[in-house]
Amino acid sequence: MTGPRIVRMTAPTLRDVAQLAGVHPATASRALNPQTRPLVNADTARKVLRAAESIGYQPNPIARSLKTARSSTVGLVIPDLTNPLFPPIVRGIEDVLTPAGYNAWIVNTDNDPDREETQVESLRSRQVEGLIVATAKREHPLLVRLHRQGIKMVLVNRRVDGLELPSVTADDDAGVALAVSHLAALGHTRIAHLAGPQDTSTGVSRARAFRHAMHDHRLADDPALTVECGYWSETAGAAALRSLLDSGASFTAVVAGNDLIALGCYDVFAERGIACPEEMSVVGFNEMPFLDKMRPPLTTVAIPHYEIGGEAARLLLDTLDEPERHPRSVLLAPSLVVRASTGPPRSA
Amino acid sequence: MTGPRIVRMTAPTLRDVAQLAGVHPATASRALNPQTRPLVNADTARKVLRAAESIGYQPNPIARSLKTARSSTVGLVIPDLTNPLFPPIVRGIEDVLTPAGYNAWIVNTDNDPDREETQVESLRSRQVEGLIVATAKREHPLLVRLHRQGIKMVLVNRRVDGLELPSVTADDDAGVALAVSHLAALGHTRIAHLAGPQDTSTGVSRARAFRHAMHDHRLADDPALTVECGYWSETAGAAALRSLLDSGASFTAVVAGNDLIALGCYDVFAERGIACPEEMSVVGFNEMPFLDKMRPPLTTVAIPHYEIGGEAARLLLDTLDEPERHPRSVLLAPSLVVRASTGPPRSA
DNA sequence: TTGTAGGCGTTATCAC
DNA sequence: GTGATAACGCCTACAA
Repeated sequence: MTGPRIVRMTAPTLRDVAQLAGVHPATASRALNPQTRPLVNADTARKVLRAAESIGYQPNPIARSLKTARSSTVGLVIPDLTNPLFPPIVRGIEDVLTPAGYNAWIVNTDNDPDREETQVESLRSRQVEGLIVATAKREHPLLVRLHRQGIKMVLVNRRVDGLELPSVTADDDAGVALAVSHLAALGHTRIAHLAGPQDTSTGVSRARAFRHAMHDHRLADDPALTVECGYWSETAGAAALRSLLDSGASFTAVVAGNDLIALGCYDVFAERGIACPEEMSVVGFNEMPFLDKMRPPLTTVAIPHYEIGGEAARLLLDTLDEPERHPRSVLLAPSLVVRASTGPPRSA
Repeated sequence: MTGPRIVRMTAPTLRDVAQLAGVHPATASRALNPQTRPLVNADTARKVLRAAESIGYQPNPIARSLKTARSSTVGLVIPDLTNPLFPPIVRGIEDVLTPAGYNAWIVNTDNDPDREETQVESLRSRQVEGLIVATAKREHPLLVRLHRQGIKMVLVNRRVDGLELPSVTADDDAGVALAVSHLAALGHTRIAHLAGPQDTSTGVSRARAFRHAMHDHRLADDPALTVECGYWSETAGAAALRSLLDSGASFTAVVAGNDLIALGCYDVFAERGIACPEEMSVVGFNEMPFLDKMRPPLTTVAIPHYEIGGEAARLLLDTLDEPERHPRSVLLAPSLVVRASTGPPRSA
């Protein structure tokens, strides 16, 4: 027979635990925290833990944050969650942070510096212990300032000129080399590059890698065959390809700065009745989801998104643990996924 | 000539503002809070605001939360961010919450009830003021319990049996009717349905809508032509279609529970050399990104994801403002996007 | 209209 | 090893 159950509306606090265990709240606090548990008598600790268990005590992270000025939380600054590149990175980050007892706050910036500043401010006011930043531009005053202020940061996919920050990126050199080798092996000699925005390190490094790769294959690196896209987007990719075609330049293959830019090419192919890969081959970069079901399935350079996220989280945790450690950067190896958007040039 | 700048390392607090303005912290607090500002002399208020501005004072949300047991934060419970359905919904939510002064905490559950419970617990301990839940199953003990405990919630895309909660969903009836009408108009009479999981309200309502629509078109609603997929995924869709084909049933078109299930059909078409749409038409549901570039471009029922998110956020804000208000639910109108995965049956 | 005082739940620093 | 006390930054009765 069960007696009347008193149900309290507010969550149990440390005092409740202490009272139930017959100890002072300070002792209960020490017993509950693995760090300080050695300071307290083993029996007492057991008693406290049992009491906590019995009433379902959960420490209040807000009170803890207020006291410790820490939060077990890190901020994730990304341009736009709807870009399919980011969700797997986010998952990789979370899957490393969670077991380590950390949580991630995700914010979107829409590539708007003002919005970025507000969002970062809001993260800071929530006492995030560090930032994982995917929005870095080569010139990035905000990040420079944050770094000066001692904010712990890790960059993903991008880097900032002159800023020694830990970063995790794909090996762009190797990736672009794979793409160019593949096209060269198919017999292409006139290859164009639709470069990503040159205010991002990734845009620059892939463009540089493209020049080097062309040179390595003893192919003409015609400046007229490289066009910069204003954004990492389909529309920007389409616009860039249109301008290249309109310029009258002759080429039989395109190395796109990323998959979205490559997909923008598909739109232009449809507009102008260009057959891919018969008349024009395209290689993307990133291996975003569902490329295998595209028309045609897109050949692309695959990078390990999930691992990029995981590595970034690990680097940040390292930085939090050992603030003085010299910044490491991680380069992850890409691989080429050959599909049907590339083939031999028509007049090979 | 600029004098020496004193840089304080810790963020300015209310005391700093008060001191600078020459008032008591309580007065500063009242002046800073629009709610209580009328209580304080207009001149004093101005002085305080100016002081706050000058030292870049930002209230500490953690201290505020501890005091008020509120957080201006809502939790977003989704199964998996890498499902392309969710990012636009998340954006819609954020774009409504942000102007209202709220932030969103996103958590993934991976459809794992244990993980869901932990994540929700962590949200609650952070004093989130409400939850937007995209993981609802028809039977969902956790949500029932949270509702009993008075947690404010809004459901997106899904509903829970017997639980009167505000929800935002696409009008599944209308959507499926559009799909079936389209196929019927093309001349299809034997139409199959690859239903979503029947433990989700969406899976059930689309399956029911399918039966109704077939009936409305005086087409045979053969139970053998409906197969349930275990998950809303490509692999589950592929498996379901394989089993249907292997059963020897005859049909010329498929209404898929969602786009992923439809894309799973593409895999089977490739495996078995089935031409789409010549031998088999397929309609998806959701209009996820990049369907226009698929092979073949997928005909689908478009639902306004971004608006779904926005509506959900509005419903939650309403609930927070007026807790006693009767739960409303919002049904958003879908539209049909006809592409190349549907055509007349071969032997029409 | 403004100031005073107390406390939200936790932890760090003292004593004992 | 444990208890007392104060403080993190803010808000809000209550008093003046």
